Amino acid sequence: MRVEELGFPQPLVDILKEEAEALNPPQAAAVRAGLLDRKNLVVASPTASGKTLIAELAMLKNFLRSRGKCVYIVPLRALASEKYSEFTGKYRKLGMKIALSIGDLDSGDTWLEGYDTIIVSNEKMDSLLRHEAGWIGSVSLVICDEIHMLNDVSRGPTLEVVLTRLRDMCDAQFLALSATIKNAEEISQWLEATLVKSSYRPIKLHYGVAYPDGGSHAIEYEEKESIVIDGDEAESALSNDVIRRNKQALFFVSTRRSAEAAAERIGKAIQLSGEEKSRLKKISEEALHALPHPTKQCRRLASCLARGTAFHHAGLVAAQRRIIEDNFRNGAVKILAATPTLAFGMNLPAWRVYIRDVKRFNGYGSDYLPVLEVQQMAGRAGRPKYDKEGEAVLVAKTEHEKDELKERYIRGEPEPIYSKLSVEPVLRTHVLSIVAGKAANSRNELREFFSKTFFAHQYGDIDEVMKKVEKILAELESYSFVEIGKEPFILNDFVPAFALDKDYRVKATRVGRRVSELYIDPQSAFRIIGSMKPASDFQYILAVGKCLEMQPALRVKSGETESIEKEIERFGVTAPDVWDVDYEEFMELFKTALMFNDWMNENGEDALMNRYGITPGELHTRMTNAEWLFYAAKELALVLHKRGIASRFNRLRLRVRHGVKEELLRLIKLKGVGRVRARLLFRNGMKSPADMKKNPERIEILLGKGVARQILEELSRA
DNA sequence: GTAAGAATACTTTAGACAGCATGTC
DNA sequence: CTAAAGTATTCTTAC
Repeated sequence: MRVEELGFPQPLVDILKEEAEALNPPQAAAVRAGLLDRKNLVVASPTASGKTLIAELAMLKNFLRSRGKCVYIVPLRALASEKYSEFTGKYRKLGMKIALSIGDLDSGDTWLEGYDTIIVSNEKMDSLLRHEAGWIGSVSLVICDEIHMLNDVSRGPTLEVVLTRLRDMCDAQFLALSATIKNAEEISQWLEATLVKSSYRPIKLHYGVAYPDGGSHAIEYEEKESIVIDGDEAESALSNDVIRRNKQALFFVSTRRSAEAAAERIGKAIQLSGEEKSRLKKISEEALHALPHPTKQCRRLASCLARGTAFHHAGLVAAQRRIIEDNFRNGAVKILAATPTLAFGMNLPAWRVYIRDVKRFNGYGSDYLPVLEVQQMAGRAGRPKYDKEGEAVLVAKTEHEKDELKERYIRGEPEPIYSKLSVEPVLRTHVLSIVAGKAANSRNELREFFSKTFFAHQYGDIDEVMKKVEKILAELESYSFVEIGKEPFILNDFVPAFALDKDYRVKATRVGRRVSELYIDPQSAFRIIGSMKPASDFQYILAVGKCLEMQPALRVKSGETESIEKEIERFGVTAPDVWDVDYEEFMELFKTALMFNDWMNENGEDALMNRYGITPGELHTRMTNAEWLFYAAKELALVLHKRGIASRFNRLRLRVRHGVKEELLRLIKLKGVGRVRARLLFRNGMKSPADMKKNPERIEILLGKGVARQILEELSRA
């Protein structure tokens, strides 16, 4: 099917033709199934098979047809940003207004009303629903990317609730995109959609298994001739094979430590030309200075980069990741050892993908990874603009393992998707949000709501869920987040067959509604409210650190026990009885609080890394989380008319955000002043903006001309 | 006596979503 | 509780 046949206006046809003249098979199948005629569709096809274009076609048609509104739901912020810049680049010139609404960007109020396409993360869409954004009812197209996320224990239920609510609220076309899964039919039935299934990939993917073969190694492919690679050590043989072909490879392993170690070993085993090495030297320098003070991790990364390898995992900060990603894309980095981050997030393809670890620790032993996950990794093979084919090679340690891997992952089918809605901690949040957002006003309406979920569709009955819902309602009532009517009443004339004999009104309290909007777990909110009495900063930090959103706490390593115990004594704190934690868990919570405390007393990344064994990347996520919870704590205090406590939470929030002592808070407010400059100013006698105004020359000496001018300008405006 | 290398013991374990943009001692 | 890789420490061996 050619692009011209779609019936789009010429300017749009021209834009589309820049990518392809004709639609590929799954794309054409989607169009034939009614993609452009407002039909609900579930498209299940492999990674990199052109699903995004299917979404774009629906989006464009929806826009052209009386300027309909579209929400595009994706599971990762990185993906959302990627789509946003891609779509604005292509379609803004058509007059389509595209918005990006994800956690750290906006408050999601009414300003989205004027936009045609709104790109959101799963959770942000949930949040928008909780805030009852007025424009939601007018959405005429809902696109849900990676709908197999329904299977995820922690984030699947959110997606399920979001889709259920959207289906209730708007008269929209639903388009769901999925990886190839076993029971895609079930999802399409739930959404009353047509299923379009395909195994098409524009770039051929060759599956293979590498295994030791005498003194050398062999790769046995499914559909082509095996090859033999010299070298008796697997890692270096496999890497050198890629280097010799002048290609790049991804090397998937299961832990951060393994990724770093593998990158280091491979770096020592590969040979590069002098030209390439001098190019890498610059990159290595850049990585070393990604942070104000190079940490151990920075040095390790830099030394890998100098040899043409790198590691990639969530313990890196954004700046380091960017350097690695950019230089892998441009070919400078040859082998990239990664944890599963790269399987889901960024699109960073390579000619060959090695998958070394197919098992993951689960608390007491290790399990095989789901087929779907291994296929996501494999799907990274093949670079669209450079390669005609890609290779995904599972690495076996023995010949026996080779057969096992083949059986399980190459010939095996991906697992079916199951609703995880009945998992309790997540259900708690959603019950509150459904009640607070008035998606249900009574017990019967709650039941009615849950009977429309994927869970209900899949299991047929929802008694199991409703039992938990009842328990949760009682819990929420005990927190005073909801009120349950004492008298039965009749809400409306229509009483569904499954209704209880007597119905009872369920309503969120003012605090309950705020908890739902703040997007924190009700138990966390209750805990925070309980902590709102005179206490030390450290005790507040400890209380926030106990919240679900902050878990897991830092681990107390074997050699640390004693020093932590000493600190506990020094601080003279104990766990409140209501926490119900054993001493070991308390030590972990305490250690975490201690780390926050150090950060808020101006210890740098490198110091924290040494003292607590935490990587800069992880530190950053933890600090962002803490800031969010302190904000929520402040807001809850305000709702409860506790102004003094609110202001203390607010100061803690600012301190955790900037990593400063209280005395710097007035300085940190200025644009261009961070923890370092604020401390420098303070040390030199400038303790407030007023002090600074009096002494402009001094600021210039301390911070340099450019920065000083900018700051002084801001001061004079104030 | 010592240094390289092997055997053994001990340690550790993936990822990433959400709020709001503010106010004084 | 059903594991495995990486790292630190101790032991062995060859000179």
